[in-house]
Amino acid sequence: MAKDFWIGEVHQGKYDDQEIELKGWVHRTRGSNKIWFIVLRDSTGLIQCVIKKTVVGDESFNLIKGALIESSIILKGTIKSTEREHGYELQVTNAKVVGPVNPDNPFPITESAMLEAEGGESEFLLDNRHLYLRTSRMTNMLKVRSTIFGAIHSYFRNQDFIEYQAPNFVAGAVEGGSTLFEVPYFGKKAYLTQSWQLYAEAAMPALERLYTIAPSFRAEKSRTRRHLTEFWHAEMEIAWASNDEVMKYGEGVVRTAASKLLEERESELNELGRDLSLVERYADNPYPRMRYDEAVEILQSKNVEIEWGQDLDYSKEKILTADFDLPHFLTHYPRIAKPFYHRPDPSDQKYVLCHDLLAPEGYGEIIGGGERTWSEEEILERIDEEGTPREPYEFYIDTRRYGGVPHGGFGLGVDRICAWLAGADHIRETIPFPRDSRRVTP
RNA sequence: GCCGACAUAGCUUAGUUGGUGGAGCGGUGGACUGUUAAUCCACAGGUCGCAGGUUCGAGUCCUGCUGUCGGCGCCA
Repeated sequence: MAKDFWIGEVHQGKYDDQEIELKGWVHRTRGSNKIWFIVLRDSTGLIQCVIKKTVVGDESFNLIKGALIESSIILKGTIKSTEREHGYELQVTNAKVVGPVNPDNPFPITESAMLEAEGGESEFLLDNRHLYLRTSRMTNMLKVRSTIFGAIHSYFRNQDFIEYQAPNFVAGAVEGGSTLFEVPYFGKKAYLTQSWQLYAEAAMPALERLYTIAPSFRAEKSRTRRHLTEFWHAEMEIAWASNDEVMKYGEGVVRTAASKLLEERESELNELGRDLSLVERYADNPYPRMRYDEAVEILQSKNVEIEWGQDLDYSKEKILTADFDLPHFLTHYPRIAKPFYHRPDPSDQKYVLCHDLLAPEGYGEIIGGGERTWSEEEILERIDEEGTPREPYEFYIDTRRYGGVPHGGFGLGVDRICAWLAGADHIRETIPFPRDSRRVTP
C-alpha cells in the first residue's frame, strides 16, 4: 500500500527509463479516443502521463478516460525524458482508478475560479477552502509555512531554549479586556488566551530561556489583510536580558526564517511570484533601530498629524515604512501608550523599554516585545496607574515577589511573517482554515 | 465600533431609457493517433441573495433584511 515513487523525484532524474508506479490525483486531462493525457498531481509536483489505447486495452482506456479532475488514480509505466513542455512523462502500461469523482458532482474549483484566486480570495474559494487546499497556490503556501515554523523551532532549540506550553483557557486578559473570547466553563466564565506571555514569565525563573509556537485568540472585529481571530503566535521569554538583547533574538529568528526559505523553498516562492532578491535582502542585512521620538519627527516632517504620546497606528506605520527597504525596530515608546508589563526606562521614566518590528512593503508590525517590569514595587505601580485590577494577576505579581530578575521577551505573528516573506496579498492566504470575525467555516 | 462596495447557471461573468436572461469554464454525448488552459459539433443546467413596494410589466427603480468583500480603529 505504501507509496514508493514521488513525482518530485522523477523531475530530479531518479527514474529515467525505469518502470515505476505513481499514485496521485488527476490535475488536468486532454486527448482523443486513441491517446489520453493526464497531468497527475502528488504532493511533490505534476507530471504528464500518456495513456495509449493500444497499450492498455479498450476497457482500461475507457475507465481512465472517465477519471475526472481530482480523481485519485494509480498509474504504472516507464519514465521517459521528453523535449516537450514537462521534461518527463510517464508512458503508462497499467491504469487504475482508486477514488472516482461523480460526473453529477464534479470538482467545483475550475479554471475560472482559479483566475479569480490570483488576485485575492473569493467568497467561493473561502467556502470551499477544504478543496482549495489542493491547488498549487495553497500547496506552495503551506510548504512555505511549514519551513517557517521549522525555522523558528530550530532557531530557538539551537540556542538551548526550552519549548514550553501555556494553557489556552485562561481567567484574565494580557491587555485591554475587550478583545477576549469568552467561553462557558462549568458555570463559570473562562477566556481563550491572547498570549502565552504571562504564563511564560511564571516559568522564567525555572527555565530561563523558553519559547513556544501556539495559537492566540483575539475577538477583534478587524477586517484587514493583517488580522485573524485565531493566529499562530511564536513567543519567547528570557531571563537576565535587556530590551537590546531581546531584539537580537527577534532579528535572529526572522532572518533565520528568511534564509531557510531561500534554502528550502526557492521554487515554491518563485511559483508564488515572490521576488527572491527581497527575501535575500531580509536574510542578509541587520535590521536598523529607531527610537519612537525619531519616528514621530519623521512623520511630522511628512506633515502627518501626530502628537508625542500617541501610539503609531497602521496608517502612520505605513507612511513611516514606505521608505524602508528592511524591517526596522521601533523602540522606547511613551509609557502611556503601552500596557503595564513594559518596563519604564530607568534613564527616563517617560519611556518604556520595548520594541516593535515593522516589516517593509506595507506588511506592518510583525513583532512586539521588550523588557518586563520586574520588581514588585514597580509592577504594582504600573498596574494601579493603568487602573487594572490586581486580583487576576496575583500569580504574575508573585513572580516578582520571589526572586524577580530582569527579563524580557517578544511575540511574533507567524502568519504575518508567512504573508510578508511569501508576498501574499492577505494573511488568510497563509493559513489553511482562516478565522475572522465573519467566518468560522469550513 | 465606524466607513465604503457587491450579490445573475456548480464557477467567472454580460445584461442598454424597465418589455420573454446570454457567453466562457466545468459536466454529458459525439468527432479527432502527441495534446499543453487541446480543438470542433451538440445537449443539459437559472425562484437573477431574501422580503416588501412602485408599475400594465422589475435582473434592472425604491425600502428593509441577510450574506460576503474591501478599508479604518485595535494589535501579532
